[in-house]
Amino acid sequence: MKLRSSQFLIADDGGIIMGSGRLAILESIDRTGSINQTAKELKMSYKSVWSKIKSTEKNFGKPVVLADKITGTKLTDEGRALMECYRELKDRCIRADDDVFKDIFPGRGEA
Amino acid sequence: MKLRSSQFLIADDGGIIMGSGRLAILESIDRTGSINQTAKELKMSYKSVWSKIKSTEKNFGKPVVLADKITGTKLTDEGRALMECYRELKDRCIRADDDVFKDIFPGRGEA
DNA sequence: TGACCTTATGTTAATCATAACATAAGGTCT
DNA sequence: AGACCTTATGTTATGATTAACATAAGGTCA
Repeated sequence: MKLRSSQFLIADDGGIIMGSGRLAILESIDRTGSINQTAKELKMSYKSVWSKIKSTEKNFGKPVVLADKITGTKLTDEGRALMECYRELKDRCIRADDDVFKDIFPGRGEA
Repeated sequence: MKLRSSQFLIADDGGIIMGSGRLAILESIDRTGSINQTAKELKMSYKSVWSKIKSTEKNFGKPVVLADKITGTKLTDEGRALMECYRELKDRCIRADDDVFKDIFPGRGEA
């Protein structure tokens, strides 16, 4: 038995700003500089990736990527800051939750 | 912007043992003594509730409810222990995650 | 010019999760 | 006997999410 926890950054109206999937997208874009490459890497359709980015931008209120037909796509400063903050948030939450889990369910076993 | 986090107890094979939905089911059964009443209370179909209980029992490896056609349904001792442990786990994880969120995103505002 | 990249968007198809319906066995109460 | 509870399960719709397909504009390179 183990713990699986997930964290989402949510806008005031309930829309998703960041989750683990969108983190993976931003990280891939940062690496590849292309939405197309990101879609292939994450085995998603171009449209899925693009729609999630647009959703994040809408809920976040600021652009997170700069998309250019010639030079490709890169993160904005605010997009990079959002990515890094969420990554740290997620890491620390997972560690904290795991500590709680070990405290309540010691020895990994039964209830 | 706010944080929404969720916690699941997962069996070794990946099956779900507990989540917030199943916690609500066990709590309602404990209160009402009936799967039928629970289904109405949670606005779910009887089958949905029943299937989730069976799934939990399968993944947990032990029965969590005692169902009787005459006297209704009540929690087993192990079911009650699981419910209470998960409730405490979830509460503490949410508090811990919220502390992390406030630390990384102070002042509630922008990135 | 034509094949191949990129972003961008709409439309349609397929898939998956859930809801709804049906039925059965068992029992109580009027 | 009939109406109403309960658990239990299978089958069938319905709905929602996602995948797939199509198209367009813009540019590069051979």
